[in-house]
Amino acid sequence: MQTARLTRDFFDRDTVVVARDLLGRILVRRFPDGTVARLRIVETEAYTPDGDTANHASRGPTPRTAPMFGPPGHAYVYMIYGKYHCFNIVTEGVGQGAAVLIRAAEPLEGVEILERHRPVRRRYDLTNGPGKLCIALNIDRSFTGHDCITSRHLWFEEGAPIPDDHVARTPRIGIDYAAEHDRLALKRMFIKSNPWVSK
DNA sequence: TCGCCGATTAAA
DNA sequence: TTAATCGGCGAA
Repeated sequence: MQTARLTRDFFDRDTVVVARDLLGRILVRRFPDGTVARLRIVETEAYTPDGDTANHASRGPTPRTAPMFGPPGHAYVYMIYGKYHCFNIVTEGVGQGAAVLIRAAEPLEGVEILERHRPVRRRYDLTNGPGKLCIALNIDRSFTGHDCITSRHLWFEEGAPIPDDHVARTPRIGIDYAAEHDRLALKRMFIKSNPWVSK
């Protein structure tokens, strides 16, 4: 089911607030052949501009992280471990260097379209992790800097917000390199008991 | 230019 | 528990 698109104002807010508010929202991908997939966002992580040593942008802009310092609502996509991609949406104002990582989503429409990019044994393995999500959505670095507010290829819709008592917060995954304060920060959030959350 | 290492994943 | 795999980034 289609709902209104999220506007730039949605992303032009505190990054933790955006990460929390993105739960239950809809990520929409229109593929080059015109087919459309809709997925409910179930897991996110906030990478904040306040000296967060887990944040790629924490040491200032580089060629790779430049989109994070641009306008909110644009994609920041990077390659990880030489094999996978991670999709982030830029938050807060120009020059801040912040984004939300989309870690997992529940397919609602176009499941068969997602499976054609990533055949899978168990249904929950399709999009329950940031690398797997990008494979299913066919997102790579060509999307970095892409404006997801005006896009006809990749955008967000309102969906339905999740009540507080259904939201869990934990430390973020895979950031052992970060300072203890940042390792412990509860900046990963997900929908409780949702089977599509990463394992 | 050199060398290290990662916001992950699947296999052992 | 560990290998895969390569581009980004800091150091020289």
